[in-house]
Amino acid sequence: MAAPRETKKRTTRRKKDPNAPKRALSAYMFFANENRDIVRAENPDVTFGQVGRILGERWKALTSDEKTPYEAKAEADKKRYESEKELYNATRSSKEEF
DNA sequence: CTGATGATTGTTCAC
DNA sequence: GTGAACAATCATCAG
Repeated sequence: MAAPRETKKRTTRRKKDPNAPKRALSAYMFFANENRDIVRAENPDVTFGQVGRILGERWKALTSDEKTPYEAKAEADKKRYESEKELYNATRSSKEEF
């Protein structure tokens, strides 16, 4: 046990880095992007209490194959973050902030 | 090298 | 504007 999935205290995290190279999105983020309108379309009655929950269930309901398209995006998104990281490395290494 | 950590990402819903 | 479940992430740092 090292990183207990504590589903709490999140959002608006504080930034400790100069240009904070915000990570990258997550497969779930991409998946949710597609599910948000799909799941909700099939469950127009359910609200976050249900949809949000069902969403996660469906997410896993899929298989690595179904997640593949989402993971693929997550992977690409990571590269996006890479760009930040790069500048982040430059700025943070720089004494002067330009 | 390895392990542990933290920070972040996006959705929906409501007040 | 925020938080909260839902999930992934995964880069970074440190000794």
